[in-house]
Amino acid sequence: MPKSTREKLVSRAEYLVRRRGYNGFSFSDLSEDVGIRKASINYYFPHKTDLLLEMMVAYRERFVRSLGKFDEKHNTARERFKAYVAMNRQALGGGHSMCLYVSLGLAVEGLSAEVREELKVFYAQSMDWLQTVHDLGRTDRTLPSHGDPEQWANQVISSLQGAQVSARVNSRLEIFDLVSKCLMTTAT
Amino acid sequence: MPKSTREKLVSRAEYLVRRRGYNGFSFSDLSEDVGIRKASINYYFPHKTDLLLEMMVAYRERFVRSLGKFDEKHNTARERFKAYVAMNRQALGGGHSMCLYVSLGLAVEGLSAEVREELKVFYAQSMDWLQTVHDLGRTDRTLPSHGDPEQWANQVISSLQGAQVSARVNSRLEIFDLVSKCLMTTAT
DNA sequence: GTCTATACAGGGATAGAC
DNA sequence: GTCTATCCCTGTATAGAC
Repeated sequence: MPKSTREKLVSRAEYLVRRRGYNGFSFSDLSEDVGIRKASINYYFPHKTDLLLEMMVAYRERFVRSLGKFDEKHNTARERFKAYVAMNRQALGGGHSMCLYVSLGLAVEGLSAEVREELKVFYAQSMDWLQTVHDLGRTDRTLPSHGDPEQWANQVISSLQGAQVSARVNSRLEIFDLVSKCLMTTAT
Repeated sequence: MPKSTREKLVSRAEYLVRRRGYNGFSFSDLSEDVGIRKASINYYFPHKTDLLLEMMVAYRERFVRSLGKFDEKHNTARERFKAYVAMNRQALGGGHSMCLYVSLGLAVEGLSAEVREELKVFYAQSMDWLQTVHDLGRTDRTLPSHGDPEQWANQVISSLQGAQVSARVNSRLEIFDLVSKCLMTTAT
């Protein structure tokens, strides 16, 4: 399926943000990547923020859709959780990029209220899903027993986010694996 | 002790970077803060990178000095670790800022090789100290027993870094506390 | 839809006076 | 050391032709 120019813009921009941050990319960079004049981008996205917001929503929807697929494919809490970790690891892109929402988490100051709201929505949806995994884990006993679901979910998200940063800073992907392995074997 | 202009520049710049990221602040902002014309900044720091590097080194040295003090003040591994967590929490600055090296870690792409090297040094020194705490904890049994020191240290750093991002994104400092509490009670 | 041309602001950096 | 003045570049955004 051939991508429309709009889709190309969103997907390339996403890549750039995940690599260099929101302030670290420009319409110039993007225009080179997509093969269109930079002024033409404004036809689709009058303001840079418009592009950001559309990109965030698309990313989140894709993300949530994946979570749904994990539930379909895997029956145990352990397998579902492993799939979640694997997705996070994939977001690392071999050490060159990171999860969009981690990247934006830094720049949070100086982003519009709308964008900040989107960030919270993403976080909340991840939390929700993780808590259902936690519940299942309590039943099927495929994950180490944990106390508070909310606490566990926060711990998971924070660890994986931080592990992405650590791995990238040190150019050592193993760090991510080391940290995520802890989450599978640890009881709270 | 009255701060020199140079010191003021470094400390205000540090604050701005921790709040908005490296690309998110300019000499203009800084000049307003310090009360000096922006061109005058170039007298001290010909290039923006010079300022960044000096700020990083100063931050790291201060950081390491604090670790030394923790060792002097506290005898148990638990107390030392608690002091470390408290320092990280303080870096959050009530939710408006974050640890300098977390902020820069997110923007790592697009920073100079020199700066990236500094980031690794900081990480390495934190790792070293945490591993000595781990060793002590194995002896004095004031921390839950853990397996590999390196794994534990990585887990600690990643969790605390990620917790800073999570707390800030959601404007909820409790998230940091929730996550850090896990680290005190968890056995790997 | 995509282009060229252009406006306008801001950022980093330099020159030279005081 | 700090200032004013200025340069050049980049970034966002608009206008209007094709």
